[in-house]
Amino acid sequence: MPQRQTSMREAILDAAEELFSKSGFRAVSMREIAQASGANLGSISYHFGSKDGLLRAIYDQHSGPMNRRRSELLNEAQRIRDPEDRLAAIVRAFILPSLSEADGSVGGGARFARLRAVVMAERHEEAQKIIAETFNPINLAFIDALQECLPHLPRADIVWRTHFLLGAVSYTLINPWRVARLSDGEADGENTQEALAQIVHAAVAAFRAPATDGAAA
Amino acid sequence: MPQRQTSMREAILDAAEELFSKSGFRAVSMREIAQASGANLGSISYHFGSKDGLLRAIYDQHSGPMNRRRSELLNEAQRIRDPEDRLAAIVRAFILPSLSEADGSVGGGARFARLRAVVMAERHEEAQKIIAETFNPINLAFIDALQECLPHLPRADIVWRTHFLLGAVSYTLINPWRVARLSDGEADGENTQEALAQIVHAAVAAFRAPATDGAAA
DNA sequence: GTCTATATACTGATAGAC
DNA sequence: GTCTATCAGTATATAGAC
Repeated sequence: MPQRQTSMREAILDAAEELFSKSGFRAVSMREIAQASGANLGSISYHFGSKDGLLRAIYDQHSGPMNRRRSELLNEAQRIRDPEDRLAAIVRAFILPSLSEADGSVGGGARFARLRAVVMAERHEEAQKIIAETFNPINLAFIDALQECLPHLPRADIVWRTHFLLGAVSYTLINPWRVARLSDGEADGENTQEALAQIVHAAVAAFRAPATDGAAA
Repeated sequence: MPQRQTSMREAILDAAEELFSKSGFRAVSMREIAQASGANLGSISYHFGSKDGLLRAIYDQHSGPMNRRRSELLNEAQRIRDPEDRLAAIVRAFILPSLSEADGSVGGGARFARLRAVVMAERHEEAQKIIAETFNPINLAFIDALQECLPHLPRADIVWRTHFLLGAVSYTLINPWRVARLSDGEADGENTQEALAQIVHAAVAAFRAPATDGAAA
């Protein structure tokens, strides 16, 4: 449930996140953000200094809670004894906060995840730095947890499959309509529950595959 | 081996593709393209009419040969009798032209695939239309071929897993350095052979998984 | 903190000489 | 087909009134 905006600053943050997640960073002008939030153009500079500063503020607002959430879910998952069940729980914990529509923050985790995916693809330097700093540590924690479930696998294979998992999530957030288009509407890319079930199932199967033999390709 | 440019028009196409694939569509100005290609700013408008026209010309140049290549590889793969081997060959045929560094055209298929991935993420309307028109038919042919290997799977599951496969390829093309970063250099995202082996292996395992049960998520 | 007005730079596109 | 010059539009950022 989105909470009421108490200040102009929050209204700007909310509008900017909405617009950036839809169209990317470069394509959205500060004028559009001003109009959507009801703020004045000058106010944005006053509160955030620059457009980059606004982007940084959006990350600051979300990355703490989101990574805390992922840590909690990872800890819960790691308590599961059975390695098969644990693997699925870890995968689920890894991506749930990115797909969940409501995670306590305004607009839900999916919007921020979509923003990250879109902005990452733009190769905006500032954004790449922020993302790497913020998400690498927690990603490495997940890789360690996966390695514990799959001790026979080379770490490189686990990294590759984790990378593919991130790619699948990112692609689904950026192009949800593609699933519907390729399936004639039978599958629905906008349906978070369906996406989560499909992606966890596919990823677990991929992780369970034996080590990749380079010559086999 | 890149072939020599015989005309200014080709030089512009080549420079534009290089820049778009690196930084996306919106971030690259026509002036940058002019400078990189040695052409005059006015010449770009003369040859391609507009910036959108230039993007369209890049697609026109590549999509024909690339889809022909994918059709050939798909046909070859479909001749394999054993369903297990055939599945791997189809997956390989699906993504090889996008990852291959040299496919006969200037700069290789990987550069054009990276361009598609980056531009797609920008949600440029013109580009989305072109991509859907050009790649949906061949993608549906691959899905049909996969369904033949996996007759027990609901088509929706095959579409979802194909979607994830496209996401993994796209993500790897956009962020190859992420693999090296997460693995401390042990895995190399820029190594096409390694990426191909890893992604085919993981995708085949995902396709072979039983049907996804919605309740299991 | 919020507003107007504006400085400065860059964008895609075009007209017209050569 | 290539050039220069330029138009009209938009961008971010800022200075200063209130």
